[in-house]
Amino acid sequence: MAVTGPTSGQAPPPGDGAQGRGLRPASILDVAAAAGVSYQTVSRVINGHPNVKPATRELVLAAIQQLGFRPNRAARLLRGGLARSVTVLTPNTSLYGYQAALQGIEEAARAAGFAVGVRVVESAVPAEVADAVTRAIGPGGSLIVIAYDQAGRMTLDAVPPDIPMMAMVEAPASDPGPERPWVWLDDRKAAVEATRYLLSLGHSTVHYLAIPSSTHASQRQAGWREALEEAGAPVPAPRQCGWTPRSGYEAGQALATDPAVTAVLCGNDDLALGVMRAMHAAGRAIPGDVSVVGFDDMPVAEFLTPPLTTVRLDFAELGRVCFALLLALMERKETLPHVRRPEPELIIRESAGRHQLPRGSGMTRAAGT
Amino acid sequence: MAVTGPTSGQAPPPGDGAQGRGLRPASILDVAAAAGVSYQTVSRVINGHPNVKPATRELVLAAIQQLGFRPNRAARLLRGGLARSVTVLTPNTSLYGYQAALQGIEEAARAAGFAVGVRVVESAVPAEVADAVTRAIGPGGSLIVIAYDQAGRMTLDAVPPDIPMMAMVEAPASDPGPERPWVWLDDRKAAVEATRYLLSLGHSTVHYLAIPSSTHASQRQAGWREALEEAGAPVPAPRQCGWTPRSGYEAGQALATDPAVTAVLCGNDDLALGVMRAMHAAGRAIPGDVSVVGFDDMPVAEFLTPPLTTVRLDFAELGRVCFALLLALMERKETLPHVRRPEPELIIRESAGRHQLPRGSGMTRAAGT
DNA sequence: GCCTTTGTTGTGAACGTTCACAATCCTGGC
DNA sequence: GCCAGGATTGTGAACGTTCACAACAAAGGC
Repeated sequence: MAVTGPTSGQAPPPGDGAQGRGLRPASILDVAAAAGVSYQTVSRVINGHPNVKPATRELVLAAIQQLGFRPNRAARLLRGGLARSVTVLTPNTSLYGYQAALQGIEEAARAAGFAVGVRVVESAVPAEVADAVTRAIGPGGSLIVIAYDQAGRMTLDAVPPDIPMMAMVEAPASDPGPERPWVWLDDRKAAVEATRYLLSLGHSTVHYLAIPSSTHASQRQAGWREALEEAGAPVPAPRQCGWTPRSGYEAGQALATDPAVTAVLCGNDDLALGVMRAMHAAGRAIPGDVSVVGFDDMPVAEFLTPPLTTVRLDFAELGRVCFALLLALMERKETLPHVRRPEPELIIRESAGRHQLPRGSGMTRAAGT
Repeated sequence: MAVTGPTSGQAPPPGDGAQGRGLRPASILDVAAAAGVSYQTVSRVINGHPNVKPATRELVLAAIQQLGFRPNRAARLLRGGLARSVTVLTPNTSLYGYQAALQGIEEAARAAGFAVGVRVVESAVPAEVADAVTRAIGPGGSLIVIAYDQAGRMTLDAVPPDIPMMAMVEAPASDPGPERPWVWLDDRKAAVEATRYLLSLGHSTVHYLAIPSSTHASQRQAGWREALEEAGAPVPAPRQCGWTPRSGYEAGQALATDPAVTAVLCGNDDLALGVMRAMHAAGRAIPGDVSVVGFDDMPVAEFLTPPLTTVRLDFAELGRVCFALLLALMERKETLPHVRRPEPELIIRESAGRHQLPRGSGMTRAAGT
């Protein structure tokens, strides 16, 4: 009995003055009746079709206003139009990189009049991933997959080929041709820059803390190794961590016991934060005893103590670029616009400094700043 | 000419074996033809209707599998069903509170089989807000408005009364009856606790840095004032800040010049972070010279130097609760389930300590930890 | 063996919109 | 004054699904 049912019965009395509230929302037909024109004319007005007499248009507009008419999206979609919507499939919404990417996508999508959906894909079980993808696909909709880790990569593979899709990945798989619906940051270059910088400060080598990766040899790790080898520096075993400050803290506790460790490159800023905390707690000064560099440049990095030297990775911009490409993909086929992908940028602050004791040992106090 | 048009022509040849790929996605009719039953039987199978002979069901299921059939959501919606989708209207996706709320909502929604949309409402211009709301409303869909600031409050008011909606607000407007579709955290209590704690440490008063608020007298500010007055402590003028660490840094620079400032309560952790940085830069030790307390307990708070004392505000849980209420609202009318709202919790770490010099002045060095 | 009941399947209509095409109304040239 | 041609408006059909109801088959009571 409740207040549900606008099911049975005829359409509301046409031409009948005001509200029409409570029951079924006004349709194109109600507007047509109210304005004394045909439904097709109403359709033309709401779609901005040119061939409508101004006077008629006014009439229809007034009726729309009066009835509070909003076009029914489902009906439009059913007829076959583009949905003007994207769903973002991501493993996470709170970690900085994912979150910034989502923000960029949302901005660009909103500017283009697109609705954006979010769906977190937690599992890496193939059946569950497939189910998540299926549910995320709406009629006429499109997808952006954030595929920085294994689950993401699996998600990517589960998307049917006829769905318009873009993906943010760690690196292109094989051919980096412009046709691939992928977008990525130059992680390798970022890592090379950071490592070279630390080396230039006099550190004999640089230790690396890895975040989870979609591939076995991540680009950041590869860049780090490359820079080390190019300088003829020893390559310590990288240490696999998670994403969180806590994970960095734990790794930092271990690293702090080894006096040979004077420079640590961390897979992201959260890790770096944890490492700095652990070092501080262990009585190792930063940057006096140990230099720490991160990736991302998240907003808090600048205000840490000490301010974090890091490689800025503009995920928000990458998200915007990604959406722009998706849009192009949906509108024309074949030819994609040339968009500039954001370049990583080393931001030098205070968490990395000159190596104090070239080779000796013993206690040392921070100099410098 | 391009690769677009599955428009003209008849339906694909029924009973025709395999794929049917490339063109129009398979419909209920295609499945029916393939399985040799009527479309209605197919409908019954995909909706789990009981009265279908098991053998028939198998037949249909096989055909669905083979054709890769996915029910068209638009068509279902058009017929009048619930959309099982929520759109979150939020002023922001990157600030911790909003982001955590979104995360909680997404989790709960996904568990309930709901799709979730996000739309940022940037403007506070009435017309633009109304437009944003209109666009966010899909057929059969529902809304969650995050209304902690002025724009959010305005958004809330722009939602038509017939749309199922929930809102996360700073505090209930007038009557806190259980019927309001609102959900909130006990900000006042949180602020009282934090302020009392600082006072208990021997500080003669507590300075307050305000984040933007939806009301003129925010709950956090009210709680702070209340605790101060209850203790007979002087009430310094609160300082209006933004949301970001930078904003906190700037406020901190000003505060650092005043030796009378020994305790600062910050509207959120980002502000606290900035204040700590500014104090440190100005040579004021934390917690030796100045105690700092924040709100939120964002993930990095524990790993700052020093670790931040703060009041944990569980926005993720609040998001889950909010969604649960929305769901109840959509399913039955009238009676809402009794859900427990998360309580604020003071997390004592190291950024606040005993006041060192009861009243005197001069230089001081940090004691304690 | 007939009639009622229950289970299973099929047919028609409707949801709100847009596309294709047909119909009507002007406007102006001859 | 008649007709070509453009502008404007209207009609029919279709998109894929579900609801209401009808039809048919199977099963059980007498």
